[in-house]
Amino acid sequence: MAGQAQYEQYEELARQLSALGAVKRDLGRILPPDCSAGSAGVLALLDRHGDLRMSALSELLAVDMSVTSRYAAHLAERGWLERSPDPADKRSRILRLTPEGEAILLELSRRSTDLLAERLSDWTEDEVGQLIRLMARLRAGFGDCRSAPHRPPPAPPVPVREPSTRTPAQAT
Amino acid sequence: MAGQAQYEQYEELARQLSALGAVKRDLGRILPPDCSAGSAGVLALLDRHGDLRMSALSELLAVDMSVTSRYAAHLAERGWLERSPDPADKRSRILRLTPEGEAILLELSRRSTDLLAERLSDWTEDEVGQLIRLMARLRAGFGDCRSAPHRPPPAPPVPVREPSTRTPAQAT
DNA sequence: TATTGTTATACTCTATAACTATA
DNA sequence: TATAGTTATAGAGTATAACAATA
Repeated sequence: MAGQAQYEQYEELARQLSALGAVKRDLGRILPPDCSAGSAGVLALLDRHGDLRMSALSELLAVDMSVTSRYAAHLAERGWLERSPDPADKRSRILRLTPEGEAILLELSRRSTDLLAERLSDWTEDEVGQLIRLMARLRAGFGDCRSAPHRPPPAPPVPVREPSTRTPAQAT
Repeated sequence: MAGQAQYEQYEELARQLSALGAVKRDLGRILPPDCSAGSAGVLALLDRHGDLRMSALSELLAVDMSVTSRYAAHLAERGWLERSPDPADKRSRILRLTPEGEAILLELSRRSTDLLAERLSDWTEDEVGQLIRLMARLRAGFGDCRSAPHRPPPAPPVPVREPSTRTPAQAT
């Protein structure tokens, strides 16, 4: 039973979530023009998890595979990763960081880390860790966008947002 | 002196920050078509802080005033807020929620709260509070986008992203 | 001259739909 | 028929620049 305090807490959480966008944008500003935050995320995940398939990468990034696909193409064009066919399933492709990709990632990480070290200079390691854990848990609580909702909403009085992007069939 | 552990922590923080976008989008999906997450944020802040000027609202939202201006116009069109001239400074406008605005906000809040209550059912109130506090502190550590950087970066080897949106003068 | 707010424009991130190839 | 991935497109969110009105 959510009381008034709980209610206000949720409101505040929602707002902080929105406002966090400013932090993300700040972080993005220090990146080079041909490696945006999205691309950098792909490189970082490949470095951490080793070779990955598109689908696995999408899940880690928490975005649709179409988004991942575009980032991967962008990075492959620049020689920062390779997409080799998966011998076990010819529909799949395995993504792997190239040495050049590792090099650029190193530079990107240095910059992000420098910025974070500056802005978080008064945080203890424990506090940073706590924030990370709580954010990860929050994220886990929300299913990814494609999966069925946890429970069908019970006929809301105000019309729920319709699927707002209807891509019309391409007239060929 | 940032050690290896610290370095990895910062990397992880950056990634969690990106992945949190999925939570925001999830939250946005339950909103009605003519009141997006951004507009809802304006309503919520006006409700919480009372009447506000554009500039104050922008700061609370952590976005540029031009963005706030568009949301305000959108909401005013729908009769959810009023923009009255500030008697003390005729350049300014005071934003105030209308009764209709309060009504729609109530509905929006109910939906967000329901969703959060469902997804955070296994969180204690204290844990939610902790996350909020840490996020607020993180955000505070990052100045808003318009202010001068805390320290000029020392000639980075890879070119820093140039101002990428050059709006050409409108040829009239 | 500096500041408050508005508008036009451009760019990033993202999802949806349609499609191809393979399972 | 179902799944992995690609591409085209639409839309939300945002910043920059130029402008108008006022301080």
